[in-house]
Amino acid sequence: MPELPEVEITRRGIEPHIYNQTITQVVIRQSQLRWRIPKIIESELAQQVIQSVTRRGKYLLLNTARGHLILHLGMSGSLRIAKHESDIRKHDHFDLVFNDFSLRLHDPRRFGCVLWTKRNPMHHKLLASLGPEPLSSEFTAEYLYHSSRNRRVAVKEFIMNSHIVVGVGNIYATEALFMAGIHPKRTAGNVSLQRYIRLTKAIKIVLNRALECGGTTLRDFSNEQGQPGYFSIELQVYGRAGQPCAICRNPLASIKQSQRTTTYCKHCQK
DNA sequence: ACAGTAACCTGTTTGC
DNA sequence: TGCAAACAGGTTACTG
Repeated sequence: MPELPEVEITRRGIEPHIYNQTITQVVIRQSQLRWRIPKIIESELAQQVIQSVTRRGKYLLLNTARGHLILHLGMSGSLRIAKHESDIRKHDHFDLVFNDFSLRLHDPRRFGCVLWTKRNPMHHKLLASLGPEPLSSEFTAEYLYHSSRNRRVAVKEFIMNSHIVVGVGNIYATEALFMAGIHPKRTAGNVSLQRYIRLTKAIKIVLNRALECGGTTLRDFSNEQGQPGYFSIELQVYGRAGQPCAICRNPLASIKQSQRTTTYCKHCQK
């Protein structure tokens, strides 16, 4: 999926188009995503004005006076601003129709979701227990250090856990561990504060740089105009198994951790 | 509370 | 060339 940078790029892209705009219609073409899209939004959202577009982790929130639409892009989702006359492509599952365009959700794998709550969305079951935002001041080495004591999972799985910290997916976890020189299989509970200082810095640097590049596009991701992000050309290890390490030139190794590929340098990451 | 695994989907790439 | 298996940006639900 879209990890945090891609979701934030999407948020920034759609906000100026839909802010203060009135939804004229809701179109559900395929309701069966990760969870069924609630049909009630067809009536609830009609004539509602978008008051703000916010983000929590990888969730996008479209806020109206009547309630909050919670969107997640899953592994393959993207949102775009589509002209009314533009063709509906396969996997265009959902539209919010405005006067001059539609906000259109495209998601081939359907791991994304579109949910609705009338209450404070931060209290929604899926959002209530999320960890801190990685680019916020709450996300510190001390926080990671303390919350990892007695945890036996590998440090890579630990930082990919959204209840620990949101927004860090497979690409950026892989890249940040390389930047920090930390072996991805090291037990989270045995990582020193010094190492977590390096890791928190690396996570912030990698995410901020990806944001500057418009995100990472491997195949599916595109911004609200349908354009890719360019951080992929700066990836140091992700997708580069067998290629020489940028630092020591030894070939990069590849392993599986919780069914996810991890690429790393045996020499530079300890 | 924690750890490990299966599950939800389709499309593309890889291997025989 | 054809077919099957493996793999892909995520995260919840379930089991022990």
